[in-house]
Parts: sequence; C-alpha cells; structure tokens
Amino acid sequence: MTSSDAGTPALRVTISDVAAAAGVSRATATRALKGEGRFAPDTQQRIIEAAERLGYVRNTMAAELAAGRTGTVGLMLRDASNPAYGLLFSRLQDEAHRRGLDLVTVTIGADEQGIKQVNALHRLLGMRVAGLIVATGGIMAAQLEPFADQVPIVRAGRVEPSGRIHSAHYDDPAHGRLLASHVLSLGHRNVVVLTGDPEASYPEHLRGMAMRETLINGGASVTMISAGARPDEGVSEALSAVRPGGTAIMCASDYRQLAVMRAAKAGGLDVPGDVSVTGCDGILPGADLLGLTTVRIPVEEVAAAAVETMQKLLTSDSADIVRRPFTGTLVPGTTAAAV
Amino acid sequence: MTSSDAGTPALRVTISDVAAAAGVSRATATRALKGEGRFAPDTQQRIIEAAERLGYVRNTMAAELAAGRTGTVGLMLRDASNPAYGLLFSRLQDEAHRRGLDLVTVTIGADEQGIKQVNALHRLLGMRVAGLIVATGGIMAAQLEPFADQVPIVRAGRVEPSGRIHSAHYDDPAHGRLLASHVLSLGHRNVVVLTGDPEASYPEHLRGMAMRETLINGGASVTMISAGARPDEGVSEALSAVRPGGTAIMCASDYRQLAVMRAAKAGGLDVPGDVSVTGCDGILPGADLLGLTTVRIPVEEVAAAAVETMQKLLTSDSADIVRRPFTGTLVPGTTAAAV
DNA sequence: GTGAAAGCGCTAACAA
DNA sequence: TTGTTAGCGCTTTCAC
Repeated sequence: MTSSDAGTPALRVTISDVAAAAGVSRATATRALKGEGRFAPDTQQRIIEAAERLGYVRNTMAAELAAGRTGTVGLMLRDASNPAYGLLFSRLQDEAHRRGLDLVTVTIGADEQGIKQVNALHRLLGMRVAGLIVATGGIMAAQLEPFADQVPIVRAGRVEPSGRIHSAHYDDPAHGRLLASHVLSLGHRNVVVLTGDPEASYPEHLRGMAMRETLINGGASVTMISAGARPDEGVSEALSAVRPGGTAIMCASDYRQLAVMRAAKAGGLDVPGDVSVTGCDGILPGADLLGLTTVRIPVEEVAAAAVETMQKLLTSDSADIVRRPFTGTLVPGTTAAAV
Repeated sequence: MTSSDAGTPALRVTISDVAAAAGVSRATATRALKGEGRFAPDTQQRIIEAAERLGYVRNTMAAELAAGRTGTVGLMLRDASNPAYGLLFSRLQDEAHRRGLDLVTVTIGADEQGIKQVNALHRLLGMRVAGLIVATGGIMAAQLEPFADQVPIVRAGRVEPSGRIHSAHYDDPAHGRLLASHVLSLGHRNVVVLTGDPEASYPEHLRGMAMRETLINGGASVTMISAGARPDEGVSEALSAVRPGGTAIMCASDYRQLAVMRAAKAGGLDVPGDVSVTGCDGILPGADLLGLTTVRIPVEEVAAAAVETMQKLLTSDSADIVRRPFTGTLVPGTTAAAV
C-alpha cells in the first residue's frame, strides 16, 4: 500500500520501502542514498535504483529533525514588486546557489506591521533554519536581537543598528552626499528635498538628511518635504515649494523622481529647463532612456557580501560582528542641468 | 539545561520544557498552544505564559512530521530581477497572505537547466508542501506531471500544456493580436517582429506568432526575427531589416522594446517619426513617461486566480482541471504612430 | 479536562 | 560492510 507500480512516484514512499525493495536495512539505505559512510558499491547501486523506481523523495522534515540540523538558510524579504528589492532578491539567490546554500524565502507584505513580521520570523525559526538573512525594512531589531546568539543573522541592504546582528548594506548617507554634491556642482543653491519620512522609509530618510547637510554646507538653502510611502505623496508640495526661486528637486528615490517628472510634465514644467530633478536607486530598466539623474545602488555587492558573510558564519564561528557598507555610483543623466 | 533565564528565548526550548514549567503534560500543552481540543481556560493561560516566558518557538518540522500534514504551499519562482516576475511574486504573496496560506519560495536561477529545477522541486516536495505553485518558465511539465495526483499543482503565468496541472495564465496570443491590430490600425503594412525564440522565452514566442498571423491576415508583410534571451540580441538585425521600407518594429517584450529604442536613438532614428516601436508587458515603472506602446499584462488577476485555485484544491478536491487565461489591456503610448 | 503511549520518517552511534 | 537501537520534537487517539 505504500509503494506502487514502477514509474509512479509517490510522496508516501518512505526509506523503509526503498530499503525493503533493495533488501537492506534503513540505515544502509540512508548511507547509500547520501553517499556518506561505508557501503558496497553494488549495494548502493541497488538502493539507488530502487529509490528511483519507487519515486522516492526524502522527507526533509524527518531528515532534519533526526539529524538535528538544517542545511537551509532563511530569507526574510520585503515586497518584491519594488525592483530594487526584486533585484536584491534575485542576486541573493544567485549568490546562495553559487555557494551551495539552500535558501527558503518568506515575505512580509509591504504594509504589514509588527505582528506579521513576527509571524514570518517564527515561520523561519520554526523550520530551524541554520541562518537568517533579513532583507526587509521593518524595525525588527528588537525582535531579531533575542535570537542573534542562537542563529547567525545578517541584514542585507540596510544598516543594522543593533549590536549582535551583522550587515551588508547600502551606504545611504553617502548616496545622498554624492547626489547633493553633484547638484551643488551644477550651481543650484535653492533646492527642495523630497523624501520619505523615517516611518515610511528609513533609507530615504537617511539619504534625505545627508542631502540636506551637504547642500547646506555647500551654501544652498534647502526646503525639506517628508512624505508618506506612496511615491506621489508630497509631489505637489515639492512643486509649489520650488516655484518661488528654487531650481532643483532632489528625490530620495527614483520612484519619487518619476512621480515628480510626471507632475512636472502635467503642469507644463520643463525638466531640466525649468527645474532639475534627481532620484536615487538607479535600477529601473529604461532609466537611461529617461536620462534619470540618480545613484545606482550596489545591489550586487551587497548581495554577495551578505551571502558571503552568512557562509562564513555558518562554517567558522568568529565572534566579531561584520558590518559592511557599500557605496553606489553617480549616474549623471540629463534630468539635472547646470543652473 | 534546556531552558534559561526569563526573557531569553532559546530555539532549544521544547514543548516538554513549556509543559514542565506549566506543570502539565506535553499533550495538554500542545492542545492549549494551538487552541484546539479540550482544556481549562486558566490552564491555557498558564501554558501560554510559560511559553512566552521561555521564548518557545514550535519546531515546525517536528510538528508537521507528527501531524502528517503541512500547512504551507510551495512556490517555485523564476529569477525575480525581471519586474514582471517580481510583481507576480509580490502579488502571489499578498494573495496568499490574504487567504491565510503560508508560502515558502524557492527560486531557480535564470539560466539553469533541468537538473537544478529538479533539485528545487525536490526541495519543496521534500518539505511535503500541501500544494505547489509554479511560476517559472522551464519546460518542466514532464517533471511535474508525476506528482500531479499527489499534490495539487497550479502553474501561474504560463499556460500548462500537460493534462493534470492547473493554470492561471496570461493569454499571450491575445496580447500579440491586440498589439498587431493596433499597429495595423495605425496603417503599418511593413513590419518587423522581434521576438525571443521558443527556447529563450516561450511566452515571447507565442506573442510573436500571434502578431505575425494577425499582421499577415491584415495584409501586412512581416519579417520575423527571433533572438536569444538577452534583450539586445537581434536588435541590430531588426533595425537593418526595417530600413528598406518598413515602418514598425514590434517587440515581444518591453525589454526588447527598450533595447530597440536605445539602438534607434544611437543610430539617429526617430521614434515614432522614422519607425514605430511596440513592446509587451507594461509593468515597468516609468513606462508612461517613456510613452511605451505596449500591453499591460494582468499580473494581479493571474496571481489572484492562481492562489484562489490552489485554495480551492486544498479544501475541496474537485477532479476537473482548472485552466484560466487572462488578457491584458492595450496601452497606446506614443512610441507607435500612424504611418 | 488531562495524561500515557505510540508513533511520524529519518539519522546516528554502536554493535555485529 | 551492514543491521540494531535509540531517539529528534511534536501530535494524537484513547483511557482515565
């Protein structure tokens, strides 16, 4: 009743079935199937054949429960509809594949708060993952912290304020400075900075603060507008704020930049003729055609560093906290011009 | 040795620890913790408190192994760096969240063939997932088929040729027809169709074939160019093919469209003045600013239908195969103009 | 309302 | 080289 006709796999086939079919004990079957320990070559052959014939698929839960360890790394991800996260996700996966790490991913919806995040965290911890890569915004340092000494945790993309959690992250303040310097060098001295408030997007907040500081140090007058998460929020305010003499709007993300350009177009404002506009992220396909002035964030490097760090933590267990920032590169574009 | 100071969670805390701390048996602890079966309210209270105090996190593997069933649905995903897949991924997650399904995701790198796909499949099957949603291209019908009667399988995004696998998919031929009709209505009668070959992208192939048929039926002369997966492949051929009298290049994806526009710009060709260009997908942020003529694929509907189908299959078990196509909408844009 | 006991499918010593 | 024996942590009848 467990097995069935040849060629018809059955998830109900257990290793006992395979062992019986090959005329050996379960222990031998286990060893032969994973190729570890001692066994006769032809015995292994028989066992493998039996397994294939019966369509045996090892029950991972049972295997890992018995072995007392897990080979997989958990990945907590934020909404992947944002290409910046989608790309990060993709690169993390690639890198993990390359290094032979198995990844299981759970996501937390864009607008979900604490409770859901904890659920997702527990789902992963419940699987007893060997490590955790966290690529999501939510302020979960406090949730994460308690587990940090039981399972290695690496935050990817965002700097980790907490003490025991590693990170490979974007240097958002540097990105803000890069853009602000560029805008200053173009001669702008009256600038509107449109950013997300800390709640909505902490990285945007960091970028915005850095822009502000650099601009002010450069002798510019700055109007800060901090809006909600939706990219079109704050756009009309930014536009009206720039009219009385302003020459540039610096956005903390490409999404906001697009929203501003859309609104400018609708309002008959020429970019960069009437107003220069900058963004930040630089990963939109087609951004080059639009001539977006932005910073290309170093997704690939962050992903590689995060996975590399995780692997290191999994093998050796050094005690020091790894915290590696990466800076992107300025993409001059054509949406920002000299005054 | 198992538990520890209050407030310090430990992944090593088992239900036995919790039960002991609350002065009950494991059986009672289990029941109280999941709120099923019979138990005294204050007993439950005590148990929950003990669990929280000890930082208990249920071992999912053990739980599901013992219970003999799994609450999670597996999702096989293709590389999410493509925004079309990223968005699909995101919407699938949202929909699953909304319906209370737990999803675990594994991805297969963009360029990996058979063997890796089978690995990914086995990872999921090995977890004994309750169902499988497959949102990836690879021609895995043959791999999937054998498991189709043991676990419900729903393909998302692409039509499933196989007999026992459900699907919620894009109606790619319809998208091709939609665009071709539009181009015809603009008066174009000499058109180049740039598409991916079947190996590189089957959906693109379907779109391209449909475009061709519609164009020819409409009295146009058509040059087909089928290229590899990289969007810049075939672009120069397309451009030279269109020069001798052609007026439009229809691309089977927005990526190719962008590549064509880039090359046209570099070659001093005006779009749509010298040549009209169309794409397909319609999910690039900023596509509106570019004025892309395209079809917006119905990602949300496909995602919702896929998850809905899965849930239906998980609860009731009707025998009929569900296969639901969805058609997107034409986005006229400004990259295609009347001849 | 609660506990005792028997596994779920697999692995890992240890014997043989 | 192979088999025997204990579990991994949890759930679930079935008595009490």
